[in-house]
Amino acid sequence: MTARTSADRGRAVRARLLAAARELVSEIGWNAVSTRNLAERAGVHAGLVHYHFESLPALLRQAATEAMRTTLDESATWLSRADDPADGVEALLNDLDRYAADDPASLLFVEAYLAATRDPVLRAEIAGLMLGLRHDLATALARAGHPAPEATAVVVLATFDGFMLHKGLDPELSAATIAPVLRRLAEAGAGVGSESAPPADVGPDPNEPKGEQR
Amino acid sequence: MTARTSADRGRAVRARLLAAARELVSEIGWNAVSTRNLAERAGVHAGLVHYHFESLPALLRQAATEAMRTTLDESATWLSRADDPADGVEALLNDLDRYAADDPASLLFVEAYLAATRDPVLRAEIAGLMLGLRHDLATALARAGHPAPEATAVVVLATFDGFMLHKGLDPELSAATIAPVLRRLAEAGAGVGSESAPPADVGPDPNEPKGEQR
DNA sequence: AATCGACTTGGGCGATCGACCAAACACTAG
DNA sequence: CTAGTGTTTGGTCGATCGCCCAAGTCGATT
Repeated sequence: MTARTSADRGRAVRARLLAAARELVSEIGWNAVSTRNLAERAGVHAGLVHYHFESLPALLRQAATEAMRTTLDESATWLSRADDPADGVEALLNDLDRYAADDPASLLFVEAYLAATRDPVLRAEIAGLMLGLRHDLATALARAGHPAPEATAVVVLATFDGFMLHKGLDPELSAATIAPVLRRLAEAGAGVGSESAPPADVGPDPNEPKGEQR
Repeated sequence: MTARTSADRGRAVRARLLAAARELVSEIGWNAVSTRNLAERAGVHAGLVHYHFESLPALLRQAATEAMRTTLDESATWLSRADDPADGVEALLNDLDRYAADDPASLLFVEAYLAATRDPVLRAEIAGLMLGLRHDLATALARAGHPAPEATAVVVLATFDGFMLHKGLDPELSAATIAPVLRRLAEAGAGVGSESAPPADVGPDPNEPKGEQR
């Protein structure tokens, strides 16, 4: 139907397995994904998992980093286009609403963060992406004259993942609930107290230096 | 040494198992805790797990809810004593520093929230405790004249758990980084935009009504 | 038609899992 | 000393796990 050569069919299988991994991680948790229920979800023979991927953890790592990379690419694009102070946060709020809406993927990032805590390989990949996004957000805030861009970026991103977590406990939560508060945080207006964080200094991007984009 | 009667020894075993569960959930994850590695950590025979507890999930549920209940009791006490507007958040920041400090337990709540998403029984228990804390915080903020107590409480609590999550990826994060931003959020001063949330209305406590305290 | 490489299949390996059980143990009350 | 209660032990059950492999299928190349 869609595939003609064997290589094409192999590519399709890999894509189906990665998609099934994204779904299952959100639904039943990172550690509950097994070769067999993963293959069943993908509509594929269980033996194919270890033919196309080095191991089950390697498959999950690839699924998580790919999903995160595509999501963050969109966010980064929006962030770079944001001129208005709060536009950066607004762009991310857009993301939040999109992910909170379709439950199937809403917990993928939280699961990935937790798994990364215990898997050094995954952690290196995930942490790089996360710090890159944080840097982009902090830069956007600094460009808008925000007095504490780094600390605010940390809080905004932490709020996003925490929100996903709490939404599992309280389904009535919606992005609209927290949006006004986050918007206020992003406003360049009021200071944040001079105890910490010099006015505006974001530091070098931990990722950009390398020519690895796409 | 410590135990004399068999009932005393049984109580001690239960306590050791629950303590071991708290440790292991943080270290290796909720789903990775097994009867055998749990018993080994507790220094106890594996068969005792199913003698003292109905099942492994039941043990983990009890460990998580007990840990959460004791923590939230302290927070609630501090919150009720807070007169100053930002004192409530200050009290919670105290908690945050305490938990971020000793890594062994820092991920327990995050793991419990995630597990609660997929376990209706655990979810009922955990969600009740979480909503209770949120209500206490919102009440404290409203008492201080905060314009958007509920939304702010949601954001502050989400930030806490998100912070724990991100700290696993970026160990340089400390509570001091986000404290100024959260303090600013808790200030009664600036409005939050009138788009949502009527000035100050917190609603009934979802827990207190029942005479179940302690 | 013969060959080749990529992919797929079904089966099986040892290990670990949650749960259960009968027997042994420890201690108290009568 | 006996009976009774609560705890502990060692072992076992069926199920599932990640991973591996020999044989088979299928389209592309020659």
